[in-house]
Amino acid sequence: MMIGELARHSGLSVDTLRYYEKIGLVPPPLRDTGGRRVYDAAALRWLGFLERLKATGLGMRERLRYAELRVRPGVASVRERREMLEQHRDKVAADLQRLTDTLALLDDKVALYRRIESGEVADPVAPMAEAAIGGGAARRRKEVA
Amino acid sequence: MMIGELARHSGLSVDTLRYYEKIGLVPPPLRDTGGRRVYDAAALRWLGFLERLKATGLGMRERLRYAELRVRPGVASVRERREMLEQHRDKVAADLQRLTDTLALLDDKVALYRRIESGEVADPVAPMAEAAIGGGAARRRKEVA
DNA sequence: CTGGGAGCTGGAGCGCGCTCCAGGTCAACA
DNA sequence: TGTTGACCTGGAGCGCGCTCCAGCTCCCAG
Repeated sequence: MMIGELARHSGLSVDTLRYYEKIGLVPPPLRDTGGRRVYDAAALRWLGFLERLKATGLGMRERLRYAELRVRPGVASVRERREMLEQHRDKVAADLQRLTDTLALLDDKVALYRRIESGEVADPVAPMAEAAIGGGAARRRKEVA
Repeated sequence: MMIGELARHSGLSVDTLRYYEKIGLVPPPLRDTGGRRVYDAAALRWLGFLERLKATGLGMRERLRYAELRVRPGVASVRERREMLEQHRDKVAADLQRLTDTLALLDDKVALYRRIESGEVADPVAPMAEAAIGGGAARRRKEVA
């Protein structure tokens, strides 16, 4: 397939695809007689995997490193890729936990706002005099508006 | 507390804190007689919440909007905040699903690499002749290296 | 054989989210 | 009273990850 079709299928722009090639994130594809890029299904699969790595927070630097390893033969390359994936796996697992926690927090806050909207509790708009009273370091300084 | 202490507690840099204030993400704190910013515990809590919103993918634009609403009294503000949080909640829930899927994918890939490393299966280094044979659009074009 | 659409290259530009700097003030401590 | 270090402001700079552009070639339909 040509670059336009790959763009449609991958959801990336044509410019982005050429940019990815330039920086080495995707291998240079074959060219037809007119010098136009011709991609195969493997390219699309690779972009899909890259997208998942990116969406789960793997940085550009690491994605580049992984891409580089991917085109290098040898067990050393495989080992380093595995290690990267394991490390990333752990990060994803941690994110999963934080996401779960945040989900609960958001649900709590939404419930609170609902109670405020229904007039069940007061809107705690300003944080009361709390700020002006303060504790700790603030007490050691003269305060003014 | 002064800005340096807030920076240490929040994990943000002093510059970032001042930047956040400039763009309106955090409200301007009180100042002491020397013109130095004096923060209270509420500021730290707000930064913590902001951080969670950010870490779970809420964009700067939305965080700014939320920050703006937060200092506005009235039930309309509360309602909009609730709606934002509900919407974000749904996004987080979706991310949670994708993260779970990716975790499984990573585990699979790690397992595969382990088998390759142990010599149990061959290293599928180049995607074979697949690319050169091609299917679909590629066949309609003359091909060249 | 002509017109239009897709693709090509090299390079400039851009928005985000900080980050750094110069040049100064101020407060605490010795 | 002098030194030190945290803090102040305004503004420039920066790295990332694209995105856009000019000016060109090529292919295919009509």
